[in-house]
Amino acid sequence: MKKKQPRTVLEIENTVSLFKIFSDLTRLRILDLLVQREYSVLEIAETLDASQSAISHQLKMLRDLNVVKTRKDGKQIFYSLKDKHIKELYLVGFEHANKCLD
Amino acid sequence: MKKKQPRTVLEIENTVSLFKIFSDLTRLRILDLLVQREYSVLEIAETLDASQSAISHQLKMLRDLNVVKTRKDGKQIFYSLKDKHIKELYLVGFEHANKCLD
DNA sequence: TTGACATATGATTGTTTGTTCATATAAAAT
DNA sequence: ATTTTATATGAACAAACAATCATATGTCAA
Repeated sequence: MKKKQPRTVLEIENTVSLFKIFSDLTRLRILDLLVQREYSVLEIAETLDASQSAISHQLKMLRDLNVVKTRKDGKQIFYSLKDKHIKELYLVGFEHANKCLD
Repeated sequence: MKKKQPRTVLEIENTVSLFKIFSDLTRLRILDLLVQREYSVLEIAETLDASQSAISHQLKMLRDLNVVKTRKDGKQIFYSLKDKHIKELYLVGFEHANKCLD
């Protein structure tokens, strides 16, 4: 059976929230790293040549949005993707943006 | 053969641009309509209970971004999706946002 | 227990972005 | 020709957002 057609405003709002996660370069570069493996905050900051604070703020947002999870190891905190939905959508978007370039 | 791994910043920037299209409720509601059929500006404005100006501004943006195309019929201008990439990504995002709700 | 290191966070600031308001353009109708 | 209808657009304003700066918290090492 096919899915029902009429999409509600609430469902569209959910969708907006999801897409918003991907709509900032710093966040997407972070996710691009986390797609491969877990990273500590400083590793991310150094790799992206960004400040520790900026990365930490974005990671907090991603954490609040339930996108990443953390693992503590001594002084360091390692971030990784919480599930594969984010990875899948990112990769689909990436393909569309680059393979299907206008 | 599998795709190459190292994604460039430029490619990620492209991806951000694409996701940004979907990161506003008004725009996504417009796209949600256009996924079904073509609409005139006033039809969209009335359906979404938004001002003609607001819709027109968003449509201009979508047009500049090469997402929608127009057809003129007398006084009216009908908007529709330019290709199915946008539709596909929207639907994938919608599924992820709502089926896979945290 | 002091100092160094890793991360978090509140406040401020600058930019981006979406809406409104006013007006312009253009086509149809009267 | 003038009015009405449909759409577009520039300017101004407000809200959202991301980076920075300063500082706080917490952990390990000496």
